[in-house]
Amino acid sequence: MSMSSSWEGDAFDPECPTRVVLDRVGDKWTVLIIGVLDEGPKRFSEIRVAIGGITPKVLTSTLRSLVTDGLVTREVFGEVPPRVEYALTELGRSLQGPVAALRRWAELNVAAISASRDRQADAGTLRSS
Amino acid sequence: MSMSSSWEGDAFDPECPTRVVLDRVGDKWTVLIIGVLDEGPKRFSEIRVAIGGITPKVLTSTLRSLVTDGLVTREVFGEVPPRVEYALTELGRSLQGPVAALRRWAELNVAAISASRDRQADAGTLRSS
DNA sequence: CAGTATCCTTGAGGATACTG
DNA sequence: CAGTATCCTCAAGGATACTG
Repeated sequence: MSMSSSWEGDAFDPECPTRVVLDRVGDKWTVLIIGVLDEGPKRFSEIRVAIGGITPKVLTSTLRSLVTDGLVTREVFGEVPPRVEYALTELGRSLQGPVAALRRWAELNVAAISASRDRQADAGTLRSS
Repeated sequence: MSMSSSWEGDAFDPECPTRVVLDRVGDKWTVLIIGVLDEGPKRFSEIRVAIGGITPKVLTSTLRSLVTDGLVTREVFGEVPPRVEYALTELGRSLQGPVAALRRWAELNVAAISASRDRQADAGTLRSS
């Protein structure tokens, strides 16, 4: 079907699958994995150490989802020891911009947010005096 | 401390609070709420209907988090019936760009992703023949 | 190396009903 | 109108150990 790529979703429609896409993209690890793969194809372990704090089980399942969604490819090389490489598809690369912006924003504003949280915590504490 | 706003996080450091920020931003409703509030201050119910599919309890808690993080303000007007308005702070507005890009990406690519998922499902089915 | 296999906890989020 | 109050579930994700 040549028309399939022209359809657009509406994130504000509860029935629209765009919500699901947003959920996947916004999950705990996707942003990081996409970021790592932007450097080029990477092996399972490379991704693992680059990210840090992710267990193999979770990395596997997240990677699987990304492959299912067509954002990442998985290529197995028939070697010993085994070698598997993950790489961004074109669709995955197109997500790179938005996701990098988000990551960047988080890095730039983490201090302001932490400060705000601390302030709120203080306010809560002070209410008792 | 005048230096506090110049500190930058590193999303790839497991110890960095940037991870937490990313989690909050990437949660199921934040992207939508920020989007609605971009149009200007909104009342609780306005946000509710604009988004659709969110229960009052969840909206309340998400809004609270956004206020705590300094992304949104909550203003109560001493009226009857009660009136409460939520609005983006400057920090919240600065998140608008990245978040809109992400929402836009999701809307544009939801079709491609759905197609990829269906294809994978087919492949799984066909394996048994 | 690249995963699997288990077990388990936690809390996000939903359903529903009620209130100042 | 703008929330609270309860109850509930379900699955994401973590800890740990094992394998082709």
